[in-house]
Amino acid sequence: MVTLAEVARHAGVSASTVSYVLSGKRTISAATRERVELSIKELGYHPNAGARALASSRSNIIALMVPLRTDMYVPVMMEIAIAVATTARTHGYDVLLLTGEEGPEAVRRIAGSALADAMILMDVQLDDERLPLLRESETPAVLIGLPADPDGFTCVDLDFAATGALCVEHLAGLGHREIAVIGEAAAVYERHTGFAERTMHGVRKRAVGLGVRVLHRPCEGGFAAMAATLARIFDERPGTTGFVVQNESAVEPLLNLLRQQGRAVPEDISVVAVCPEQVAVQASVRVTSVAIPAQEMGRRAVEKVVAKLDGRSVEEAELLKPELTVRASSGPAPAAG
Amino acid sequence: MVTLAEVARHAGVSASTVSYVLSGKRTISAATRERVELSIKELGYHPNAGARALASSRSNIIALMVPLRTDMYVPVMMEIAIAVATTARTHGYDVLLLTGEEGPEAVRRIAGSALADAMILMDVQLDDERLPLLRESETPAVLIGLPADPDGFTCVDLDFAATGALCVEHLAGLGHREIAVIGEAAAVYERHTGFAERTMHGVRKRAVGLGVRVLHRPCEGGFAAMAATLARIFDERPGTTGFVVQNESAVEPLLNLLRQQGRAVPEDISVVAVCPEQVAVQASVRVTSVAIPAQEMGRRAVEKVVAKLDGRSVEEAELLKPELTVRASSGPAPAAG
DNA sequence: CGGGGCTGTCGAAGCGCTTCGACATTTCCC
DNA sequence: GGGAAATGTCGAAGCGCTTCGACAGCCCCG
Repeated sequence: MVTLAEVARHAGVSASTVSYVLSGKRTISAATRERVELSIKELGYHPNAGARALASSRSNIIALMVPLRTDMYVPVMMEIAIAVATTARTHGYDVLLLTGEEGPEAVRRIAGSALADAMILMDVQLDDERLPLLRESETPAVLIGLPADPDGFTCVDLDFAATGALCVEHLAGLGHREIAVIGEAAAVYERHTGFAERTMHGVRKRAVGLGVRVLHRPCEGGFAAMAATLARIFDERPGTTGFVVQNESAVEPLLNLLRQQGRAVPEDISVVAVCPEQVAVQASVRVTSVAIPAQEMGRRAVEKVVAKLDGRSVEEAELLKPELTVRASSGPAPAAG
Repeated sequence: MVTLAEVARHAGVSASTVSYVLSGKRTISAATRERVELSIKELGYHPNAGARALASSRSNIIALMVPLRTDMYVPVMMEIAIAVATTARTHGYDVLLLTGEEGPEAVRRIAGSALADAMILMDVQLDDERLPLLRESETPAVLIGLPADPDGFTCVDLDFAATGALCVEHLAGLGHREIAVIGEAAAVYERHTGFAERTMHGVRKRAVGLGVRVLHRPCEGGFAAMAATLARIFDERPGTTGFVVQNESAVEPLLNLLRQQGRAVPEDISVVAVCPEQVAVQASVRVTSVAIPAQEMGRRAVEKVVAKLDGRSVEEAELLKPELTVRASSGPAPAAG
């Protein structure tokens, strides 16, 4: 393994000079810099990460805690994770992947061991167990998701309340008066996942304002679960003409079932989904949807965390504005009767 | 930040004693050990990762290189990544997430900086660019996937050749004589991804043995792409009664389209998929499938890498045996005519 | 032309840990 | 009961880097 000392000897300078060339924290003459850089290249030198972390108390690592659960939004999570890793690299950071497995203790372990300079938490619950630990640690952090009490935390998320409202508005504008919301799996609500609840708040509030009736049903993904849920919905509210789907693995089953039941989309039934673009576009009917900007969320989270590490100040919460794209699955409500 | 020295002082022993309590590399009397452990607990001590890495030249980090591409198997990748992270923790390792973004250079960077003790590469191509770099570095590595020349590398993968053969056998056994294989996106074949090609080898070889005709068509995911592909298949081979699908985002569209065309599954057409269990079970018809054991692959990869780091010897390649689960999408071929 | 301020470089200290050899002490066995 | 072999603990060196203060040489200006 090549060390800084060897580079220094090879270039005929002192170790500290090499270090300053690398970090740029002091001015170095062009001639010296070039000589050192050449030596670095020739010897194939890479700074030892451990030594660097020890000396500078900076590991250049950002920890990313992903949820262990797979009952939800897996592709979205993956997309965020990839965006985080990629963006982090452009700022000179690597990403440590932590799963929920370890529990909230992971926060303490990472902060205590100085393994990472900062953390990004995904899938933040409204009353997330990790947050108290995060509060007492000094490690900078950014949450993807919005907890019940975001005070003092920096958060990035899609504005799900606005998203819910937007979906209702769209359907109401088309004349729909009875709307069903097909939500995430029941477990997601039970553990008070912020985005699911906030979406419903947005839906309900706007529905009241617009005089629309709303029925909300959680739904596991998949065809069978969707079939059962759908039957119950039409049983309870036969006049339902609009659907909002917030569960990407329910989108295609829903379209499929409606077709099988002889209900035409969008002539008889309109469907709006909250899901990644890809899902909306690849479905059997191109679905009107509010996109989940996974990449954007990952990118913004990293940028905020890097800003904090650079000592720049950072706004507390950033809620990305939802955008609804009209496609082929929504249209005017059928004439009553 | 609590240091080892403070723990030592608190417990009334020397620093080295605390270190030995932590590592267990020398015998420590029960009394002393308890005293030290108590101090550790009381002070909330966590060893500094950088210092430890520097002194021991072990970072206790495993680097995981995931593909950047999203044209393929994303949920499978996620599942593997999570399994890797979770399994790694049980062995005392953390996982560093690297994306393909950085290119093969990442291998050199990680090896050179001693950031990680070992690497796991996912999505290995037949002639993967990273492999030459890996060969010349001393960093232990495990590949998930099988390159063209696996000599000297430790690999874990599903036995895709056997998988292809198994699918053909199943269909042939049911009397199907004309089979179409719906593959991954064309780009996947163009870059010579091992698993895709090996599946086709297995399919073709067994098909010859069993006197079955095979037509292979790559297919992007999604409904529209599948519709086009399907039309071309029936155009070219109207007698096709069996389908093998190796693209999880084509499974549901295929079932859907067949239904729309009035072809009953499994009465007229049998479908066998190579996909995660969840996809097979959640589809509109429960699909006969060979599962992709993502978790198992991630777990085995970590176990191999840890074995190497422990100096234990490790077999070069482990190919997991495919298992075909019969569900509702495959049945006897319709009588000829 | 001499003092003050830059610039560019160096040496040394130290980050927190592991690990090696040394040294007491205890235990064992003949 | 005495020497050899364990057993348990300590001190010190050093891992490879960053960073601080020092300092030599330079230029500039009065």
